[in-house]
Amino acid sequence: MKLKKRQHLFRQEDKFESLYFIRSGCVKSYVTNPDGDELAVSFFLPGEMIGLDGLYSKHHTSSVVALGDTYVCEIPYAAFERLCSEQPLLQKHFNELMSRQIVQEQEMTMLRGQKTAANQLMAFMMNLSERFERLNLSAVTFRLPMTRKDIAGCLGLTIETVSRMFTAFQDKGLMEVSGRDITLTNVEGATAIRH
Amino acid sequence: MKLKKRQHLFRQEDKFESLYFIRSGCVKSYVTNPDGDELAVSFFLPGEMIGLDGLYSKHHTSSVVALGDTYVCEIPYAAFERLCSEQPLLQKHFNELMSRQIVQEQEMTMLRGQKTAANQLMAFMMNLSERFERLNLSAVTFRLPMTRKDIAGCLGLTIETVSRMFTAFQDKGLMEVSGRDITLTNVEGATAIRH
DNA sequence: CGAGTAGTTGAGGTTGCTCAAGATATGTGG
DNA sequence: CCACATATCTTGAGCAACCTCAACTACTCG
Repeated sequence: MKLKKRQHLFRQEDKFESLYFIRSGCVKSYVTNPDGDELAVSFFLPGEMIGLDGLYSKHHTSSVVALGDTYVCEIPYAAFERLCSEQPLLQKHFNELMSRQIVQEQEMTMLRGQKTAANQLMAFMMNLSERFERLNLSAVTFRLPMTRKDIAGCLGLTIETVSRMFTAFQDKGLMEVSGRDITLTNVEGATAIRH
Repeated sequence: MKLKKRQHLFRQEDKFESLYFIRSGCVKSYVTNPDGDELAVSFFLPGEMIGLDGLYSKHHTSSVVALGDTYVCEIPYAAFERLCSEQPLLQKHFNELMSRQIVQEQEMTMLRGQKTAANQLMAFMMNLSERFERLNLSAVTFRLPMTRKDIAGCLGLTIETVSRMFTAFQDKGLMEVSGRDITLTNVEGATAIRH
């Protein structure tokens, strides 16, 4: 199943029918309040599962949209549930995957709990770096899948502040920043900034 | 199993062995960074499950402490897992409970994503009110189980700001505040503040 | 009743937001 | 492949919200 850039996988309030597993690319999930502004953005990379929020209330509580061309694997939930009941090991893995999701949400909460904008953004970058490493990609050189606006939304900052922090990091020699291309040049220094 | 005020249920890095279900009282979970300051606080009321974060990594990623005298039900995970594999319906409920946990985390993230301190605190209070209502308690008159410090930690604010916002809400006639005793006197007005 | 914890209030400083303008990147139709 | 339109990003100046530090008051619990 292929998603083009800006294409939605599902929207808030859609009926829950399937889970999705990202194979390549990147998506963001976001929640809008009645006024229509985006709150609470988060990102999903390959190997991560989406749609777990719908299990409880039978409809999705967030919208998910592709940030670039993305391949996802659809897993119809009814069938999956049946399969799980026959395969205890599969069920066990699924439980762990849900738990991982909870831990990951907690980690994002920790990012946002940092004191200054610099701390938040640095923690965000380190988190991304670790997730790229887990995918056997470079942890020091990568291209951001998301816009400054998305990052700002995720951290509760403004685009301008995010932009300024990136320039500040570059001036301090912590990373090379050219648009969305990032190279971490001083990981120790960066880790020190993180908190 | 009874917990006294300030008693820990488990601490970050403890080995994961059981899930816990709150029967009465209230606990908070918190994560500390290497420097020892609390980041990312959240609260659990009766009917809510704790410890789901440990499933994935086999050890807890947060600490949990009682805010007042609290009764919890311990559920040894190994036995529970066996029981689930025999009882598909129990398994189904468990999946939904985990999903609910994910949704609840998302809701907390939305609180923190609000623009101003007043918005955040009001959203926090409305969230609490809804959770009390679900427990068949009054949604308009209740006693806060947590200190101002805990609230501040949860929202990423300072104690002083939380205190000032409470006085502001009282001055605007939105609620009566006397220490931890709260009465919502103008729910419409409050909802308008929320975003 | 007294010690410690929790909460309130005030004054002043800093961070990050708002508004605005310009620069760069991305995408589209000819 | 280029030219134009649009989206994204950067930088600056001024301002508001929130934090810090400090003093004081009100609970709570032994």
